[in-house]
Amino acid sequence: MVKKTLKQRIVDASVELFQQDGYHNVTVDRIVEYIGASKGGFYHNFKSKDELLYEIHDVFISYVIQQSQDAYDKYNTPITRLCAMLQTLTQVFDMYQAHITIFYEESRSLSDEYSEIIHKKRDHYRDILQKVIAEGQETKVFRTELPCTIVTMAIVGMINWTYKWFKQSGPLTMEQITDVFTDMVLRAIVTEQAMEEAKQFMIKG
Amino acid sequence: MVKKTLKQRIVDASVELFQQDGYHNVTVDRIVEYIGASKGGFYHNFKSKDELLYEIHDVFISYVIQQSQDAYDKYNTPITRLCAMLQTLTQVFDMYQAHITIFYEESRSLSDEYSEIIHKKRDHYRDILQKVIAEGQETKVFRTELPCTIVTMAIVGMINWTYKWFKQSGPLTMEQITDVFTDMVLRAIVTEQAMEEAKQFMIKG
DNA sequence: TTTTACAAACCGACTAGTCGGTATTTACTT
DNA sequence: AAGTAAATACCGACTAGTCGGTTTGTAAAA
Repeated sequence: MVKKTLKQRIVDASVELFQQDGYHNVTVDRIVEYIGASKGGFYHNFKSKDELLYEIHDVFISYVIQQSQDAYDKYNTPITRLCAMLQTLTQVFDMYQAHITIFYEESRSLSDEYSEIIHKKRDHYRDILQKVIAEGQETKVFRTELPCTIVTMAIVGMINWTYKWFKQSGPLTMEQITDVFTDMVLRAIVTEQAMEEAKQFMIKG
Repeated sequence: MVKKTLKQRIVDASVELFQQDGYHNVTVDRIVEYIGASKGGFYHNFKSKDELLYEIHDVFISYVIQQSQDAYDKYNTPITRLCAMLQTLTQVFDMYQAHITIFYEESRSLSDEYSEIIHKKRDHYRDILQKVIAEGQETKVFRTELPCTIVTMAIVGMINWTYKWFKQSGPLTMEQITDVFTDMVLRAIVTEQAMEEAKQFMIKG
């Protein structure tokens, strides 16, 4: 049993509260009251409320980037890499739904200094996926009629949007949803000649 | 040249300012100063800042619902209806990007009374699309292996997410993006036997 | 004369951040 | 091991500023 630091307790509580009520509706007073701490303790650990918001953003996006990169490195064909990334991303979105809600709804609340860092990391995440699509197009595994930037954003949108509607208590698990997404994406972008390889990742019908 | 009412000028200015800086970072003082009006004028036209936010939400979502319903009524097959709805929706998202940004990022700021109304309308919008998918599955035009709720949300996510990244000044127009989306969606969900009908809406390659 | 449409000064509740102080842990000396 | 000084972690009352909303005033329209 490791003793949780005050800092970690503040972050955990804030993630929960921010998700529920939004950054601007959660006061520092409420955060510290929620965990039975004080304002002094808060400002001992954070320069400002802004810095706390940044920390939450950074923990999440850094994790996503690392997971994406791992999925990329672990495989060596566009199709397997894409499937692994879809799998990984939806998994992360399942686990970190609260972080994601904050990430996408409160990023505007970040002050400029922090905003720039986060934006760069967000682009980095997208670039990893886009690279996979582009490489697949080069080897004629993915259809070249589709602009790879649009395909990338279509996939990102499809996945990211889950944070708005996915409920862990809902009728389908995230794994089942991932299978559907994977099927749809592969069918949409894989070329005729490569479809055979993709079949194993698709839903049997 | 119609004289714009103060109310309309307030709405227009607020849409612009809210999109840029977010609801909570835009004060009533700033809005009225932006258009050279006064707080008295503001509160003569709106009960509260909340009501203004609601008005912006409602104008937009009501328009989306009407457009979706029109697209549904205008055609009579699942494929043509789906294509028309994709077309319509992306068009709306092109024109109303500022409204959408507010719609999706500030809906939490709505007070409960307004929030409920907006939520119902949002569900209504989704139901129209889901109905098209379900009907297509019943007539074996769309693949029944895919749960229609997930397909619906995948499409909604793909389209909605455009508000985060689409730039009118970017390399592709919204029409071109729509063509790509339509192609991807049709390829993903149309059955073998119905693919022939869908071909005309897809990108030639 | 009454109502409408706005203007401008004003108010009070709320909140991020401060500051002086106290408890607790660490680091060093003997 | 004991003592102690310094650094670290934390507390909570207070403040300065902000912002939604109100009140009072006024000029034109009806």
